[in-house]
Amino acid sequence: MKKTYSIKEVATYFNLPISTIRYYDKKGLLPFVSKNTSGYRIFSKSDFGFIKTICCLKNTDMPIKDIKTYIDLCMRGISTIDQRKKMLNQHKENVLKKQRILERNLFEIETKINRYSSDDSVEIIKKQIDFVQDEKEQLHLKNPFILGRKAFFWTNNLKRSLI
Amino acid sequence: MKKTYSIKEVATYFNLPISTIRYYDKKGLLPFVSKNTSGYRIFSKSDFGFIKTICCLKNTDMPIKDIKTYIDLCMRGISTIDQRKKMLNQHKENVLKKQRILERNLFEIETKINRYSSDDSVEIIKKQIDFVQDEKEQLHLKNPFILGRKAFFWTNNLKRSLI
DNA sequence: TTAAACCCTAAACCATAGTTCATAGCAATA
DNA sequence: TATTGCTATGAACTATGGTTTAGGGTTTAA
Repeated sequence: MKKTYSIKEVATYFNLPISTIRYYDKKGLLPFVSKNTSGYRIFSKSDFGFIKTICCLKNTDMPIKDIKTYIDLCMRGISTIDQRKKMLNQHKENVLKKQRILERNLFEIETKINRYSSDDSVEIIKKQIDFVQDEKEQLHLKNPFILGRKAFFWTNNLKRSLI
Repeated sequence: MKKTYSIKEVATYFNLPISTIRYYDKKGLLPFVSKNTSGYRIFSKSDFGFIKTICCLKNTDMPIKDIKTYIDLCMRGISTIDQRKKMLNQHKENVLKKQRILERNLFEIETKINRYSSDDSVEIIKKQIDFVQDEKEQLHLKNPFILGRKAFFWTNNLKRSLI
């Protein structure tokens, strides 16, 4: 009835390497975990709740140090509710910011993918390359493309003859 | 008319430390940047386009190595369009996955915030603590809370007397 | 009771993404 | 032409988040 869990069971449950759990413990993230007389970690069911919270914060990129701070607040009982709330609200803002950054940049990536997928992707890219090469030439800067102008046109002609 | 830009101007434009730009160059992310006879990096306007792409990939957590791979593909011209598209599609999947993870976990965080914000947050947390303490006691494991049972009840009474 | 499977710690090691420092060369301006 | 402010490199250093290894104890099941 009164079941406890080994580090391996916890690792399996949370799909984490055992070494990571030991590392978290060393960093002070698991002050709630008991040890038996031989020094083995003994996890109880309620520890899973704490660890789930740790994973949640980790999944949203909270640094280990801040997670420790949060867990330490939790261990101090009801008197820290306000501080915990403040921490989570700040963290929520960080996550929202990250979401906006991902959203914006994902849109750019999709734009590129569409360009690469379009029927005239080759013509589009050729024009881009031409533009860069023209500019670099005017400024007397080296042509950054592996195939220089000549080779590029040669590829161009080859492509035509292949059609 | 034919304007070029110093590393400082680029750094300012992209809001990046100069050291980071040098670091990216060392890692091979900036093969398109020229140097003058004194070894100074000379950026052209079209370089800004490449760097914007680098920032876009960095903002979505693509590793430096992979960004280098992508940029190298770009420098090889139209023959690599398919590979580039594949890379970006894979990356897009990664970003979508990250978005889902953030979404899920943000929801959990908001749930916690709401709990901490509710009128009976103190009662809720007290019950949580009680549950953990009961379980730990039954399993003969140490009480992980800083204030033990007695101290907790004392706090409890104190709280009541304060009302 | 013994082998296989587990668990422990400490310390070294690794990858990633930069930053800082020492030293020195170039550029613009007064 | 001298000072100030840029620029360069290489090497060392930092921080983060782990993983690996060495050496050794514990548990379990046949």
